[in-house]
Amino acid sequence: MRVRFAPSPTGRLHVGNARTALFNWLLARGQGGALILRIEDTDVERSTRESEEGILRDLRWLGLTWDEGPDVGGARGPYRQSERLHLYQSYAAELLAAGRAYYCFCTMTQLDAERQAAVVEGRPALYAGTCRRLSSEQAHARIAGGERPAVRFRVPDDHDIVFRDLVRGDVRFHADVIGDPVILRGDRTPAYNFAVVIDDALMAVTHVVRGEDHISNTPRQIVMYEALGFTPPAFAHLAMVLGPDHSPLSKRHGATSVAEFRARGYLPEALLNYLALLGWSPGADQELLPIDELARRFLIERVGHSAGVFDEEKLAWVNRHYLKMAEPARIAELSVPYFQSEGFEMAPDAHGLEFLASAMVIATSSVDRLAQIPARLRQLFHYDAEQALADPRVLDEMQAEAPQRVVRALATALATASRLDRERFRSVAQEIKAQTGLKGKQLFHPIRVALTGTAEGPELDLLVPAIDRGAELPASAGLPRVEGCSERAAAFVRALGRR
RNA sequence: GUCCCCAUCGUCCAGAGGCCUAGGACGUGGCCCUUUCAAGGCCAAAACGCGGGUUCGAAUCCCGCUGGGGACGCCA
Repeated sequence: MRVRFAPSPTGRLHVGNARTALFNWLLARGQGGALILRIEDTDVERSTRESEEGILRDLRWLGLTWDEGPDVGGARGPYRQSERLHLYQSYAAELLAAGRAYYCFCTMTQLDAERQAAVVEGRPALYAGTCRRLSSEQAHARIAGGERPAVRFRVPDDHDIVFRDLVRGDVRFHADVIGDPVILRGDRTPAYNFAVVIDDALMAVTHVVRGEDHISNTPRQIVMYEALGFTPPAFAHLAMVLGPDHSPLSKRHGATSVAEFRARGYLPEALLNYLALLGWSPGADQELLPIDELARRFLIERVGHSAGVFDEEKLAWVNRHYLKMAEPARIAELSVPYFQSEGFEMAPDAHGLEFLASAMVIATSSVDRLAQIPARLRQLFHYDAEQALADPRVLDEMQAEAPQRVVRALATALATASRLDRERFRSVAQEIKAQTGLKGKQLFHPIRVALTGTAEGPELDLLVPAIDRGAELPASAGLPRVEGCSERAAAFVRALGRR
C-alpha cells in the first residue's frame, strides 16, 4: 500500500488538511504501507517556499512522518510538481499524438462568456468543445502564427464513469457532465487534474485519500488514467471540516491552522487524537488513545460520510488529558515561551527547568492549554503586598480583626521557621489554628491572601512548597526571583500596618 | 442552473433489520469533593429531518421531499 498527502504550498497547514494527512498516515501505518509527501506547486503565483517549509514543520510537529518526500527523497521523485514539468509535458505530447488530447485556442473571455450563457440557459457549465474538431494542421498553423494554446483532454462521450469510493461506496457520473479539462496551460505548466494523475500513477500510489471537494474531479482523473494506460488507484473521499455555523472552517471562526493551535498551547498528540475523532471512532466508548493504537484500529471503510463541526471545547478536553499525562519536564520546557510572552523574564538553565517542572503539576492539573500556564503560576513569581491591599476586596477582607490575627500569627511563625515543605506548611497552619481558634476558610483564606496577594489560585498545599523551593533558587537558574513565604508574610503585615 | 455527496442529542461519535425504553464523549444544568479559583467525581436534561414504501418487525433497506455541503477555472 502506498498513500500520499499532497498539499499545495499556498499558506498554513489547515486543520482540515492536517486531518487528511492524519488519515493517510493512520492508513499507511496501520497497514504497513508507505506515505508519500508531494508538494503541488504548479501555481507559481501562489506557491511559496515559506509555505512549503511551514507545512513540513507543522507535519513534523504533529509527528506525522513520511517515507518519501521533497526533504527525504525517494525512488520515485522528485516530489515537487514544479520539478516534474518535463514528465507532464511528455505525457501530454503522447495524448496529443494519440488524439486523446487537443489544442485549445479559446480565450478566457470567450470561455467565461460561454460558461455564463450555459448557466443562464440551464445547461451544465462545461467547456463547449469549440476547439475539439480543429485539425492538427489548423492547430499547428496557429501555433506557428504565435498563438500559445492550452491542451485539453478529450473526454470520451456518452458513457458512465463509476468508481467505488472506499468511504462512500459506488459513485457514478455521466461523461456528458464532464467538460474536456485543460491538462496543459498555455505556458505549458500542467493543470491540477493532469499532474495528479501522472504523479499518483508514477509514484505508484495505491490509495488516494483526500477531501470530499475532490470527488467531482475523480471521474476526470479516471478517464485520464485509462487513456494513459494506468490502473486507477482506490479512492477515499473524506468529508469536510466545518465551523460552528456549518460553513467550511475559516478565519472568522477563529484558529484554523495547525500553527495557530500550536501557538495556543495545544499538544500535538491532543490535536491528533481530536482530529482522529472527527469523522471516525476508534471503538465504542473509547476516545483517548495513543496514536499507534489509533493506527492499529484504523479502518478507512469505517470513516464517517458526513461533514463534521470542529469543536474547540472538545479539543481542549482532549488537551487537558494529555497535559496531565505528559512528563512535567517536557511541559516545563514548552511553557517557557509562554511565560516570556506574558512578560516573565526568564532563560532557565537546567536547575531552573527542574524547578519549573516540579511546580508544573500545579498548572497541568487545572489548565486547558500551555498558554494558560503562566497565569496559573503567576503567584509563584509575582508578589506585591501593597498591590494586593490595593484590591478593594482584599482590603475589605483584611479590615476585620480575625484575618489580621491569622496574618500576624503567620508572619511570626514564618519568621523563625525554615523554608516550608508541605508538612511544615501544614504544621504552621495547625499552629495558627490553635493560636487563633480559627479554621477552614477563616483560617486559610487570609493565609492565601498574605502569601499570594490574591484571593484565588492553586492549592496552597502545592503552591506554598513551590514558592519556598523557588526562593532557594540561585540567580543563575535563569528564573524571575521568587520571594519566599516568610518574606511575603512579613511584607504583608508591614503593608497592612501602613493602611 | 447542472451534476455529485451528505442527514442519530447543541457538537463529535456508537448503532451493519429484532439486542434501542437509542449508548458514549464534549458542552450545559445540578450535586459532591474542597481553605479559594480551577481541576476531578456523581447525577440529569438532550437526538433518529419529513412523507411514502419493503418487512412479522426499520434509526438501520428502497423511493420522494426538505435541508445542508461540494464541484462545475489555463486554482488546487
